[in-house]
Amino acid sequence: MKQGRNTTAKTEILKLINQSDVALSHAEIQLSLEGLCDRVTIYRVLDRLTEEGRIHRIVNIDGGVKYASCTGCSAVHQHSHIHFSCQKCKSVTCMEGIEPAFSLPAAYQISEVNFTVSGLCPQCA
Amino acid sequence: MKQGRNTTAKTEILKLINQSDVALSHAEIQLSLEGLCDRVTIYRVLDRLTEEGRIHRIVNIDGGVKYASCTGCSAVHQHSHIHFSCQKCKSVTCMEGIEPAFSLPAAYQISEVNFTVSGLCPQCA
DNA sequence: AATGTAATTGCAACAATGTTGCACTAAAGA
DNA sequence: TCTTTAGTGCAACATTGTTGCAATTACATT
Repeated sequence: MKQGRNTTAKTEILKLINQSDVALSHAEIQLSLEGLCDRVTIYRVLDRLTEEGRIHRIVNIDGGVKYASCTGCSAVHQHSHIHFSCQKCKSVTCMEGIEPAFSLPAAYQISEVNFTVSGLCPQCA
Repeated sequence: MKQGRNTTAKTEILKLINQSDVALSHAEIQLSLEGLCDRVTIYRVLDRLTEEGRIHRIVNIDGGVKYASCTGCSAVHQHSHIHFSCQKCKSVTCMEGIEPAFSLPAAYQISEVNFTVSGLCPQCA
């Protein structure tokens, strides 16, 4: 969990993600940055931020990838909360605190989970 | 839930998926078919089979898409069961019968869920 | 403040995955 | 058998993500 260098791209991308209340896709970030840096750099910064535990990667129900800030995982870095994906406005929201209960046969070794629920968000319902 | 025409491609692809005990990707299916039909046709057949409720689409934790047969959803077509994704052998397995318990605020309208757990499967652990 | 070095970036090129339009083919009901 | 139209192949394109390499830049150290 080491901290890399603080570059303009990294700072701006992190700011965007932290200020957003929904998860952002690479494409959305690229639009917001208005050519501040290369497409490839955004991919690399997102990877780095994820590795550093500053943001987390969400695979949406449609296969699209989004990124959201890591609120409240300063201590334990866990993202077993539910992500809600709105079919209408396409927003993806972290449902902090809502963690589904489940159990698998002991033979399975769990290291990561991804729970996505899709439907209509309060705004669109 | 109408039934489209029964073509060679459709029959073969459905057979492949039904005979497999793990979920298959487009690429894997294409390999197995050995040029029986076009790449594009496979995409279209998979879409159709999914619409007809014969197979279900799984978005893996890494964003990859796989398809698995619909065992036991003849009556109610539901796929809220957990999918286990092995990080070593890359297999994706439907954990039929294991459904996580969760609850969201009433304002959210749920229409679909995708629960993926990744780690090591019994064979790789 | 100047400097060294390793992390970071831009560019170009590539790979994988998925979509669309259109002419042609073939499944299945009449 | 004929007719209709769902399904297919091909070509072309779009999106998303990756890699190699030379140029740049953050930042620890002088």
